[in-house]
Amino acid sequence: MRADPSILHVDLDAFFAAVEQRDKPSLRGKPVVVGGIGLRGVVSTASYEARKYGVRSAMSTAEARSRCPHAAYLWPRFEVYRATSQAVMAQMRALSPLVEPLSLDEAFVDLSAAGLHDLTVDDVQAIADDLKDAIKEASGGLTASVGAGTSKLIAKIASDLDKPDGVVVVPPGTEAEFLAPMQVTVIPGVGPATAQRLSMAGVRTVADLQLLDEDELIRQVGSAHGTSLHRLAVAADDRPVVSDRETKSVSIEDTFETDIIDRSLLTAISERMAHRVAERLRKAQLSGRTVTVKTRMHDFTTHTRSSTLAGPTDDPRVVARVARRLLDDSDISGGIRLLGVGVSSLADWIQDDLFTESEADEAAEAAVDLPEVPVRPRERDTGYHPGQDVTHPTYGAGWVWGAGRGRVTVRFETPETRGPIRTFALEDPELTKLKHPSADDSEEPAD
DNA sequence: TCTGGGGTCCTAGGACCC
DNA sequence: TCTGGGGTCCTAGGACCC
Repeated sequence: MRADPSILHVDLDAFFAAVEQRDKPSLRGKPVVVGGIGLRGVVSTASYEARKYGVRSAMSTAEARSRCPHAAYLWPRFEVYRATSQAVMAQMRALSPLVEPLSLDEAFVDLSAAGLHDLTVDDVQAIADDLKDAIKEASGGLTASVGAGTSKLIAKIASDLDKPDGVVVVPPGTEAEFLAPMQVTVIPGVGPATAQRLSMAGVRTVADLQLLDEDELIRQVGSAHGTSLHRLAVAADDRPVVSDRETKSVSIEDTFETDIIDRSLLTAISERMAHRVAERLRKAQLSGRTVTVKTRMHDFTTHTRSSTLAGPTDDPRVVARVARRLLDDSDISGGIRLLGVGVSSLADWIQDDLFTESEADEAAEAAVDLPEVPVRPRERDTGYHPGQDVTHPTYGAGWVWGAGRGRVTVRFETPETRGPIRTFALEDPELTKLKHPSADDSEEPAD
């Protein structure tokens, strides 16, 4: 807990929806819902107009549609949000070098790191007001809500109290009484499961929590969580603002419109995902030792299988083969609704001098003890197989999702965007087959 | 018409080593 | 022959956040 309210928490209001309204004037003043708008999508952000109808983040889009059928439903445009986010973060960095982004629309700022500001409550209020103006200017009209206090905890909670477009500065010394009447769920880290356990111990408000014995709390919620909660309840929080946090894992996952049972299709999808993950690793100059495959069953139970290599890799072929082996070990009977591939135990890509790139990859792969990988069987008479690359004059590059009964279904997508899915006749002359890397042994390293 | 996608952190058990 | 503890690494699952 610091002496001055030097920590700001800045939160852009209904960020994705606000960007869409900024860019499409016809949407201004109207309900806008951004998120997955397919069969199994959920809401990322609802504009304030849509919230009036009870639409909330994380709600299924199906439910949102029934609550607010006349809203505009939009896929997210992450590239646009990222660019806007950077412009906003730049305004914060102009205030202080110590800025910790939590997501595209949220960040902490430690004003004391600048050494320039007077930090009375009134000064901080003025700084926050000016920052909001600067953000609006830099972002093309977006509003932000700002909380300020002597810690991250207080700043974060404060920014939520006067949304949208508000500023709340909590005076030093008033933190514990500020928190006391609130529900325990205002404390970041207390979600439904923890709230339920606390409730069984008679704890519903922070005031209740302040009175609970630490050992009792640890019994209820575990050692790490209990210790930190016991301190946060009395606003004892000296966590620093950290401007550059290391990435710990990189992953891709996809929920399918309908459950998939076909193993060869899943293998093809896992291979795509492995390549996209490896590409993102390379762009970030990272490599990793642990490959994880995630599956979610029809009943929403979720399983992970992971395997750790002897050394880090960013080779798409290595990631793909380990992922494939893990998928082969996974139970997919009954079909799965989600598949994911991730890499963790990350290292900086710059390899140490002991290995060349290829030696390191060989060493990594040697440790995997891969079984013989049969070439994926072709669908007997369609001439296509899942995962095969194709191209089309209208839709561009795509890949085969499935084939049969005289039809072939193609998914047109790039590493960045998910494109349409289209079905063609097998003999459609506009659909051109391309060589698929994994279906061709010449690109595979020898086992 | 249930339940996204990208992450972080924690726990617990087993293997293995000292 | 019997009973140990601590530390680290790996794996699987779960809670939580935006």
